[in-house]
Amino acid sequence: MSGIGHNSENIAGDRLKSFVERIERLEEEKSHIAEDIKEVYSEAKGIGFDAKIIRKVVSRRKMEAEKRREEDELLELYETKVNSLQDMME
Amino acid sequence: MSGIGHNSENIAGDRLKSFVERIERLEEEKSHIAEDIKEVYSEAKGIGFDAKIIRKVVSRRKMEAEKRREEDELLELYETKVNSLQDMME
Amino acid sequence: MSGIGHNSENIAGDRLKSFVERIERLEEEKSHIAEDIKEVYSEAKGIGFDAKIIRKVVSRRKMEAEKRREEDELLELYETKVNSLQDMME
Amino acid sequence: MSGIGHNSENIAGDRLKSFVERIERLEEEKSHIAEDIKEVYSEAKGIGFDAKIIRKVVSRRKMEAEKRREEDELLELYETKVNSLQDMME
DNA sequence: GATGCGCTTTAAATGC
DNA sequence: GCATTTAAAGCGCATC
Repeated sequence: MSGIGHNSENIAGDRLKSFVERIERLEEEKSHIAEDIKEVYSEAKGIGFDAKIIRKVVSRRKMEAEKRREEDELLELYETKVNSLQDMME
Repeated sequence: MSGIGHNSENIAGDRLKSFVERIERLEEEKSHIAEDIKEVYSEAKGIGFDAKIIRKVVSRRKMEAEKRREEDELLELYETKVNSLQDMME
Repeated sequence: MSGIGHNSENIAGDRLKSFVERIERLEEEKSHIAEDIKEVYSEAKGIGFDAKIIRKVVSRRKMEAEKRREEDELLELYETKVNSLQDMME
Repeated sequence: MSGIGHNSENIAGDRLKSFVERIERLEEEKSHIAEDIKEVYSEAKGIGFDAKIIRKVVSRRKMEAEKRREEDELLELYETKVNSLQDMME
């Protein structure tokens, strides 16, 4: 079960295990939050809201935020190009 | 623009907004954890581990855990049956 | 190798094979189109366009189209609700 | 609104638009084929096949095809080596 | 119980 | 060649 070299041989295994466990802990937290979200939808449903509508509102707001971010990136990209052109003309 | 009934008319809207914001906060937490997980994979990769392998180990352990849970449920089911039989014989 | 019942036993297999082949043909077409898209990006790049910008423009237009569709669905959903309320009051 | 330089200033824009539209057309075709594939799966499901199984068969065949291709490439590589050796000995 | 939809995860492409 | 970003596949849930 143990012998010369045993410890060093398992260092990789130990580190692997450590990574796996850290990931598992985080995955668990993630699952827990996902459940919390479900509960919020359930609660809303319980007082008469249509989950579908809430879902749409949430996704709509998300899309708007993404679009804004996307536009900023595009603008930045254009500016980079313009600067490159200016550099070329100097 | 405002008048009798205005506040009451918006109660639904306020509650909707409240739900939406709670969900958004939770979604944000979830995203954050997802990023943390990615970082762990990156860190592992950084010291020479193949992310793909870690992924396999994690999913394998998850499957084993689920299998065990299912078997426990099955066992529990059997025990319930046995108890029912015992009750019938009393 | 053959005998009574052989043909009927393989009917399911034949149909499965048929489905698989149809899917494979379609997948092939899909891959081909994907390659065509790549070529367009390459061509654009070849005459000095930044593929990244084109990509952004394409995705931006797509998002706008989706947003419009999404809003229509939301509106429709609201209308459904209003109709339900009206039905309740009749 | 228009004047000297106007047309030339927009040539880049026109070409960009042209590329974007070509890509969008191709993307649309691709989406259409993806839908066709889904329909085949639905049809198969409709006569009692499990889509999951078909999916497995398709991916298995794909992997086999790739494997064969890789082996061919390897063989080709060997042949190249052999030819090189022969050339060296002449 | 079947069907469609959304989300998650995995695979691939591109640029640095 | 690696790391980011983007597309596709697969899965699970909610609905009807």
